[in-house]
Amino acid sequence: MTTTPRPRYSCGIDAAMDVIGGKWKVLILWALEERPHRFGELRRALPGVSEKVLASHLRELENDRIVRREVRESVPPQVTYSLTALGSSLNEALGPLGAWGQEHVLGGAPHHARDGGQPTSGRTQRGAAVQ
Amino acid sequence: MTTTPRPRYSCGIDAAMDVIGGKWKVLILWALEERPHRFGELRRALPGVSEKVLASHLRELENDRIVRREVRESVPPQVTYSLTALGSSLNEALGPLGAWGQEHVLGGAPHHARDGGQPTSGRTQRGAAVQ
DNA sequence: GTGGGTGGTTACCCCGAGGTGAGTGAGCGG
DNA sequence: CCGCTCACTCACCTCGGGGTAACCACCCAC
Repeated sequence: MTTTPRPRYSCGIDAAMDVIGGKWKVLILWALEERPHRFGELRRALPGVSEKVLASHLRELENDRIVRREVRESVPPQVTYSLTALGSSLNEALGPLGAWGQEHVLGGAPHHARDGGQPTSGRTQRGAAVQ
Repeated sequence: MTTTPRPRYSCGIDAAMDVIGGKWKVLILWALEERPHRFGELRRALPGVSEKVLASHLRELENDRIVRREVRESVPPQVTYSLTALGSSLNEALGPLGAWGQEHVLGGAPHHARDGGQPTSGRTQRGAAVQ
């Protein structure tokens, strides 16, 4: 996706799905919605993600102008990721979908439209983790 | 997904993504939003989809109570697929995401919030179709 | 009898997303 | 000196989603 020219989409959802299509992308968006995170923080915030995939997802999101990458050239290099305005708008657009999933799949009670249920710590990964 | 017990989701979006995660699911939803379709109609409406995948996606959506499957026991059996109320609500929840993709990825002018741009006939498939 | 359309199922294969583990290079605590 | 942290990159492997094609039973038109 990073280097591939975008295929012709049939609709906006297709296009959006390409942006958030990665396994961890929405989780990344959520974490960054809370506050900016450093790489290692993100890794710890998303138990089960591998560094390779986290890095590549972040690169893709950066290319898509969803996240901002700031490097501080200190001696242990500090890299901070944060949401751009575009990223925030994407997160907002995801709100109804999250609420839908929360309500109709999880059967939970949605408090706001925005939160689909905060990322539960200690999540069981789909097929990932230790395996 | 059909038989697998749902994994523990970390949020509603994850759950929703599992429902619409198939390559053609949103396109199916769109086609059915217009009007109910028969199997062969759907196949023709989604150029590039294989029968196997179309059938499995429909089964999954049926299991998720997104689509309704009605069989008429006539001599060439007629099977009609239509959206349930749950399916319509999912489609609505997808509206903002479609609008976002339309606006920010495709750079198009969104006419309504709902339509992210109707499925353009003669679409170039991602890697599918004749290839 | 042959071909096409109805709505599928089954077996087989391929590719890419994603997981694993190792390497990197400088600093710093023990 | 050892090893941990930071933020990655690279090579390798696995697994499953999706594509291809054959097959099914039944009927109609040619």
